[in-house]
Amino acid sequence: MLAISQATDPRSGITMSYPIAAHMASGAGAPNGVISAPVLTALEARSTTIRVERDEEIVAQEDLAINCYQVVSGCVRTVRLLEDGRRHIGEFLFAGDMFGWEALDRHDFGAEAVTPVTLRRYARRDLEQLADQDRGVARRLRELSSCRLRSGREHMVLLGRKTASERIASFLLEMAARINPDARASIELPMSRSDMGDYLGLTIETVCRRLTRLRVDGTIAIDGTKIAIRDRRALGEAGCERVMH
Amino acid sequence: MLAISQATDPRSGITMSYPIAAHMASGAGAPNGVISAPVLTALEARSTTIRVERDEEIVAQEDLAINCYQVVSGCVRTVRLLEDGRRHIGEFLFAGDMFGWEALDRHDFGAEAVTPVTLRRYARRDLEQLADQDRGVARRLRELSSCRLRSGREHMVLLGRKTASERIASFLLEMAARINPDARASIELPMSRSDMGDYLGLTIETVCRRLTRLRVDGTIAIDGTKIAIRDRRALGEAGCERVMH
DNA sequence: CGGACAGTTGAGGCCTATCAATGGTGGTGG
DNA sequence: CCACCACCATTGATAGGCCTCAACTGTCCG
Repeated sequence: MLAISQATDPRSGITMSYPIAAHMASGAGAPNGVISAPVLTALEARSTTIRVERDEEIVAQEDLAINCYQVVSGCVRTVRLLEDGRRHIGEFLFAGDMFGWEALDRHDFGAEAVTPVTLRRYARRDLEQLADQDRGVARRLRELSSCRLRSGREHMVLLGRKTASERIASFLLEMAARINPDARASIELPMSRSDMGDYLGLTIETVCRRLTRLRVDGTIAIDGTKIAIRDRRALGEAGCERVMH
Repeated sequence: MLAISQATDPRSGITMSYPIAAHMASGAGAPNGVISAPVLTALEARSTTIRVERDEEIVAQEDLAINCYQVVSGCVRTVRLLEDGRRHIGEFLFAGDMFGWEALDRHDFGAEAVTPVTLRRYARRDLEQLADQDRGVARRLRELSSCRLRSGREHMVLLGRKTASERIASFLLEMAARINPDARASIELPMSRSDMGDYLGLTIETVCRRLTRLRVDGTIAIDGTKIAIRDRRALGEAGCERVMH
């Protein structure tokens, strides 16, 4: 197993693992990756770190898919706009998440910074080449695909069959799990109500109303952008969460 | 490029390509695959052809993901059931489509036969092994993942932001493109109204009403399970379809 | 201080779900 | 052969959930 290189972000001071290296060497059910360090190092050498301000575009919908990205810090949303202005948000991405590598010739969704964001940019062909050279990387990419497909399907069930209350509850649990797996702590939601609505297939007003409902019920506590889960059990039931065997 | 082996289904008499071979050797933007014929042949040798009757289960939700499948003929639906009986259909799969290979340890959706179905069953580990041995196969799998992710996202926009009319219109165009790309011909929809509803996040009644609306408007013609698209332009506009550049 | 903007809350309307009834079709058994 | 049943599709009536429009608050910032 490759040792994960560490680095410290000069801005945030947060210590983090090197992007691709971290992804390729770790992973939940990752098969023991036989990844050659030199190859990874070469990829990292050809990558660029970029900074994107809040609400700025990272890739435009329909852009030629030359590059892919990994979030180093901050939060990113993937966005699809319909002709008449309706908006849908595909995913929220956080530190460690990658996007754009799974595109065909063009990016089907745009990507924008929800907060100020630091990104690492790679040429997709470099990543492809790496996958060709190293079966461990190829496996990890397959596994990443599977994860994205799975969470995408989960979200489809939410959009297709869940009520507003259930969507909000599921969303809060999802964010809690991703932002701060520590059950006790309150989470800082980086996105606006509008973003939440466009992710959940709801309007801002409905998002607000359901949140206040949960608040008055004592299930959550709201303080500006911070939300604390007071009754995780109630939230789980409200969200129709499945128990995995 | 590997020549695609041909075979004739003893039941339907339809000539078709060998499953995996076809997938691995073809594909829209497929990089010129360097796939060794012997490896593919070995995989095919270890596969099984099975027959499943209408409405029978192929894989159960939460099943251990030992096998994956390719549809040889017929139509398959992937299904997720919520505790209270609400149902969501993830995808409809037709001849040539594969499913189950992208699972993690368990299948997150079940799979059922919409029509009587012929399937080819492969051990996932065999396919994984093939991908490890042959970078062309690995590439093709990545490409397949990308396609599934893309169509999944498209469907999320439908579920999150489109009206009932738009969903029906999009659905008809999608099915027309998959079942019979020939614009003129009428298409035979293999699935029930209930299936359509659970795929589109609607009820049977709404599906019916929107279909009859399209019929009286002269946009489509309905004859039992057969539907003919009379005005493709109107359907495209009704469905909010994007024009790809 | 005023404007812009996100968030919240209220009032009312529309779209879709729900409940219900009918028609059509295929399968079954008398 | 036909009565009967089960099931799917369709259509109607009604209800309810979410959207739309609108007003108000609080905060940030020039």
